[in-house]
Amino acid sequence: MTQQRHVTMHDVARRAGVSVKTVSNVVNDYPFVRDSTRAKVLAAIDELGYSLNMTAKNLRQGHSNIIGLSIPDPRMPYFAELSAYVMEEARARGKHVIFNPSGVDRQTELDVLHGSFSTLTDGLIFSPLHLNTSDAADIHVDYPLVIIGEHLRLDTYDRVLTENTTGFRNATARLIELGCRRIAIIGVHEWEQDYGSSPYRLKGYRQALAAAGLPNDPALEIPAVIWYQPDGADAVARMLDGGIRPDGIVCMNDLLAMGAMQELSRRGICVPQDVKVIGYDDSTDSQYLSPSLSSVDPNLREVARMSLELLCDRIEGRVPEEAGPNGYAEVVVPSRLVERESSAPDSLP
Amino acid sequence: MTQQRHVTMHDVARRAGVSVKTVSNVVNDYPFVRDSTRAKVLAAIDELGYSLNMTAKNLRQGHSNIIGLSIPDPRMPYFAELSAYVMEEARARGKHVIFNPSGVDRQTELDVLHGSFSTLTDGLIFSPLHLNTSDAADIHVDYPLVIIGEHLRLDTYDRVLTENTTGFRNATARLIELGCRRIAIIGVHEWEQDYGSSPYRLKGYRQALAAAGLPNDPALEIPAVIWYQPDGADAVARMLDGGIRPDGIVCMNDLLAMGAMQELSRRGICVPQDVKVIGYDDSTDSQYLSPSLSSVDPNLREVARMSLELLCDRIEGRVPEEAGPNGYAEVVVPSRLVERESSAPDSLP
DNA sequence: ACGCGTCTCTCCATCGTTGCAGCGAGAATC
DNA sequence: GATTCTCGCTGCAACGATGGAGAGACGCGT
Repeated sequence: MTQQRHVTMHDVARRAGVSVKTVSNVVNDYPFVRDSTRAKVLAAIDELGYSLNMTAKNLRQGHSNIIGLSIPDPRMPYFAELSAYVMEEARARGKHVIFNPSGVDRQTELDVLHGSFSTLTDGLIFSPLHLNTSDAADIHVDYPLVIIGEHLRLDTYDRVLTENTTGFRNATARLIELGCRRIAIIGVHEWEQDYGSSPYRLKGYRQALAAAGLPNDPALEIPAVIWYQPDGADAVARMLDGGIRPDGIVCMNDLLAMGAMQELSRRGICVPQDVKVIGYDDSTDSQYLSPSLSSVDPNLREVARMSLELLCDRIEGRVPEEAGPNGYAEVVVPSRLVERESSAPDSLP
Repeated sequence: MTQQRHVTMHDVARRAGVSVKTVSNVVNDYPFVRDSTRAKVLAAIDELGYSLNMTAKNLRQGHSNIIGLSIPDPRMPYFAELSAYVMEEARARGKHVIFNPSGVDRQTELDVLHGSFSTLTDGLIFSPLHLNTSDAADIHVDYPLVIIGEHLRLDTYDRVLTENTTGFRNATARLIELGCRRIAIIGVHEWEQDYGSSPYRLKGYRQALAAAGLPNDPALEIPAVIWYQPDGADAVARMLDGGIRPDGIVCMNDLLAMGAMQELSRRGICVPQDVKVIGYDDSTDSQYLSPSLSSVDPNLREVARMSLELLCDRIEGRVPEEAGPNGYAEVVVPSRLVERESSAPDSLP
């Protein structure tokens, strides 16, 4: 394996008998290049197998057309879908995406924000999990940044939020409408007060209960620290073992709901006859579970689109039209309840 | 929004009263810097909020510590998991990962390989879907490249394969052992002969039938062009509508299996009593389906680890120890059948 | 013939960093 | 006391590209 030195514009220029700048002009489609010259240059490029060194170009131009995307875990369907949409949208705008999973811990998230990683990109779309509003003092960022989610409610950056409270109010209200009277909620984070999506979803749940005049029973608010399938199964097990027997369950995400439904099924409890279940995320899986899972669709495609739009505005030096009086945007993307078998109405007896 | 010029080493140097090179030395932990000098520099860095410009560093050093990862679709659990592992492994080696979804079409995959994207990275881990061995002539790449999967069987690059044939032979053999006699396989690509994972999996299936002396019925080999859930549901529908009634089904991936099981359930066919089902990928979902899905675990963690190991060897100019006589490695990662409810043995009558 | 504008191309500086050569000062060696 | 060695630091060139200034050629109107 010989040490292969890279072909540069200089080599192409010499081969084609023109200046380096002319090669650059051809590569960048500068219009005032004679056709014959262009042809010579293109031929030389082809013969030498030249390709443009992006690193050099980025350094010279001061930007890279790369945007950073930092999410906790690409294995969670929510984030997998979000990143797929972000990449699609970025491609449409001619930008690359560089990924940085941050899910490990708080320090990793701070590193993503403040490390020299950011000098590689034009801006960052950031969906934090461990950092929260109380960390505001530690967060100083001098590049375009769009924050997704409720963890960091800083009004000095643009943010895109999903309709957590409304989404859960609607889901809970629908269960009530279907006749449920003891509705549990799984995924509560007791230590979070005004950040993270958990309290906002809990708030929607409580609002719906209150609106229907139902009592608010703390025993039905089931904690789950993280939101993977086993945590949902655990939560249901704890709940049932504690003698609590709800007739409806809203889960903070679909993975919790999957785990919950499995545990219910293991105990011979039928969904939706004995308990109706609604999840959150409307992940692709939800329609292929058995029973298929009703879920709140947060509209991630729109979340991705908005995030990119805000970010590109900042990168190009514009103030987004969505910006409020403080100069920063807070966009809330509407969600929508998708009803499937897990919350099907009882058939008439 | 004022135009914010970036703080450079030059600024730090002036502030600290040292040369630019000394700042560089401090930043790069060069040992021969007096403690007092180091302290001055660090203080200046802190005060000015300096951070190292990676683009410049990469240009100067000729490498970036970024590896490219190109997969068809991050929404498929297989690729979501693979990329999660690749990123984990990369982080452990101090490298960043830049993502490039290629799933759209053949041309996009060629662009990934030959576009100037590659000048941003030190090497590429590539899992093609549309390109295949017959495209060999169009593929000339002069940077470190590791190919995952069976589509591109080029012996001029390092490759990591999963144990497709063996995996499917074992899965099928297990169904036979459990008493199945008419076993369907879903996901056949009729146009693929010696590339893509489909024919290799089909081969394993046929081997198992042959070994058991069972006939090979082409009607049981059900095509599915792409491998998402609806395609699995479709395949089952077509099969049953065609009057074919198997007692076992092996699916080329878990998504197909999910769709298949849903369609079976819709038609009142019980898994595993009436039909036993086995998938491929052992995605996290599979254990939370109802019934939980037996699946072949391709060991993606090991696929990711090997890919990175091979790639890093090439980047650092070593020949991998796995390399064969032709100088390139072809590593096959063993898979393992994970049995769950969907292929549970019949209980005694 | 002359000035002027347009087209085509070249040259030089520059982006922010690091490799390399080298220079004093002091310590260690003979 | 002369020589080597190590330490701590500096300055310059270079990585590969692009922006901008401007030079020469050509065509056009007068």
